[in-house]
Amino acid sequence: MRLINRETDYAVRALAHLGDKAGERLSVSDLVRAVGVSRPFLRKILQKLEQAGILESRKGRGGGFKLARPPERIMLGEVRTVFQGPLKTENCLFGVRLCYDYKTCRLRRKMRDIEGRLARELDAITIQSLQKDL
Amino acid sequence: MRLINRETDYAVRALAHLGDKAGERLSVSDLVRAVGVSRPFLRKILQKLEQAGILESRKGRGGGFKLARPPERIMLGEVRTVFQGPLKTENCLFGVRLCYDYKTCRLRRKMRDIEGRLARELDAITIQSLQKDL
DNA sequence: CTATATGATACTATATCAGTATCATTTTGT
DNA sequence: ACAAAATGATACTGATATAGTATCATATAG
Ligand code: FES
Ligand code: FES
Repeated sequence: MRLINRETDYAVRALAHLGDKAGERLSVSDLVRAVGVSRPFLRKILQKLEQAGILESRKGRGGGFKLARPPERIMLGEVRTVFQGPLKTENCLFGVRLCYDYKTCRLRRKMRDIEGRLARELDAITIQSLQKDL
Repeated sequence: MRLINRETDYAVRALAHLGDKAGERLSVSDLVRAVGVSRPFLRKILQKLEQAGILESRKGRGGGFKLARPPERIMLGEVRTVFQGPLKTENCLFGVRLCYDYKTCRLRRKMRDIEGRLARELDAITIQSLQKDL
C-alpha cells in the first residue's frame, strides 16, 4: 500500500516550488519544468488543487497559478485527501461491510484511533517544511 | 485509501474465530459459516495464511486449518502484510520515482517515521485482542 | 481581435482488488 | 485397495482505482 500516490506526489512538488517562489504566480510551463511530469497530467492536478481552494488561478495571457494561502497553512494531509480521498470510511474502517457485531466491535475503535493519529501526523507536515530554501 | 482491504478483513475474522476455538483445527466449511464469505474466496485466503506460516493445514478427511501460533503472537500488521504488502517501499516513500534531490529530501525521513509508527501500531493489535470470548 | 493561458470534461491504458473455477494431491474410513 | 473428503496449486475473469491523454470552451492581456 502506498500512503501517497503519484498525483499527490506531483501536487506536493508543484506546491513546494510555488512556495519557494514566495507567492508568485507561475505558469504550467514553469511548473512542468520544476516537477518533471507531462504537461496534460500536471494541468489536471493543478486544476484539482484550484477547485480544492489550495491554488488560485488566472486565465489568459500572463496567467497561471499561485498559492491561495501561505505555505505554512497548506498541509500534506489536505493535499493527499484531494487526490486520494479521506482516510476514514463512514461506518466500518475494516473492509466494506459491517462486522457480525458492529456494536461490540473492539477493532473498529482501535483502527479509528490509529487512522486519527495518522491523519494528524500527515497534517503536521506543511508545504513550507518541504521547501528548498528553508 | 483503505488501510485494510477485504482479504485482510476476512483473514482476521477467520483467525479470530480460530482463536476462539483455542487451537482447534477447523474445516473451511466451519470458517465459511463464521466469516460469511464465499467458499472459494476464503479458501484462497486460508491458503495464503498457510504459506505465510500463520496457519497450519492438514489435508484429507477430517483435515482443516489451525493457528500455527497462539493468537497473542499473531499481529494485525503481519496479516495485513501478507495480503497488502509492506508499508515501506525501498527507496522513496513518496511516489515511485526519486525526488529531484534524494539526499537532501526532508519529506522522505518524515514519511519513514510516520510509516514506522503506523506499522508499530498495527503490530500492537493481536488476534487475541480481537477474539469474542476475551 | 487574436494569441495565450486555464476550465471542464471525456476518453484510454494499466494495475490492483475481488472473486471464481479447475484439477492435483494427500489423508482417512471402509 | 479404493473412494470420499479435505486442502494445494494455479489460472482465469470482472470490477474498480490509478495514471495519463486529448479536445474543446472560456477568459485575459496586449
Ligand atoms: S464493525 Fe467493522 S471492524 Fe468491526
Ligand atoms: S526522495 Fe522521495 S520524497 Fe524525497
